[in-house]
Amino acid sequence: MKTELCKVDEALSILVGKWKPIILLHLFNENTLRFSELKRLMPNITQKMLTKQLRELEEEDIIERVVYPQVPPKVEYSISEYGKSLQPVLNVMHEWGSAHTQHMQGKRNEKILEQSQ
Amino acid sequence: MKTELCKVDEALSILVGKWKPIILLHLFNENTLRFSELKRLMPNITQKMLTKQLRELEEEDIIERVVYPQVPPKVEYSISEYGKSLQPVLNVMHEWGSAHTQHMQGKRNEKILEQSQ
DNA sequence: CTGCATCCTGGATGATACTG
DNA sequence: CAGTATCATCCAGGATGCAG
Repeated sequence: MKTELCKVDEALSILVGKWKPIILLHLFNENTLRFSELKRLMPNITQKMLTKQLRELEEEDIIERVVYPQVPPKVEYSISEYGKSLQPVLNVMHEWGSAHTQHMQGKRNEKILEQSQ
Repeated sequence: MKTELCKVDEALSILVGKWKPIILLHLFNENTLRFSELKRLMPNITQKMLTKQLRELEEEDIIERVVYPQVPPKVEYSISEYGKSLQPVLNVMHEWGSAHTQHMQGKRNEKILEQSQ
């Protein structure tokens, strides 16, 4: 991998955002979700942030947004065909993240053991 | 992957930082680099930021920091044994990032084509 | 050479109220 | 229901100067 061509940042820029990974996870799990359903699945997110993060993911072609012309409105979100290419990336990161949590827990335990001696 | 156990954020938290991916890339390429060498490889980073990002990576056990008790000081950084487990993660992200750049470029070209008709 | 302390700014996130 | 608008907050990152 050439230094000048490092594209890790490109992938990061898509995934970074306090709620993007969890939004993607829900959409991968459920295929299709309405705005209000996503909101319910993430009680702590504000409407503003949910809207914003969804817009950004849509902008990058990761998710699809379908508006049904109704009253009251109905909007459905789903992973785009292209967006599915992110699945393996998320999987690798998830697995490494899990391992890392355990690794660091091990480190902490070592420290406690040292101190108790 | 269970929603409650999503560890993508864990991986992200390690990699996020304006200079971390590029720092890691250099260290993977060169095995060992002094502080000043890293600085030279990244002309735009400030000393403060380089120090900070290195400290954070060290904190997470990704890199190793060796201080030689000399005057003037000499400090060498390298990827830790454990840190090498990040390589495949970075590779996957780099590859997806490259593909994404092309994908979005394709999208932009489509648009230009539409407009010229 | 390596690194810390201080001050500063923009952008990401949040709280809240309002709307078609 | 699915947003938008406004204001407030916080922190990563940058500029600069000092130090062992």
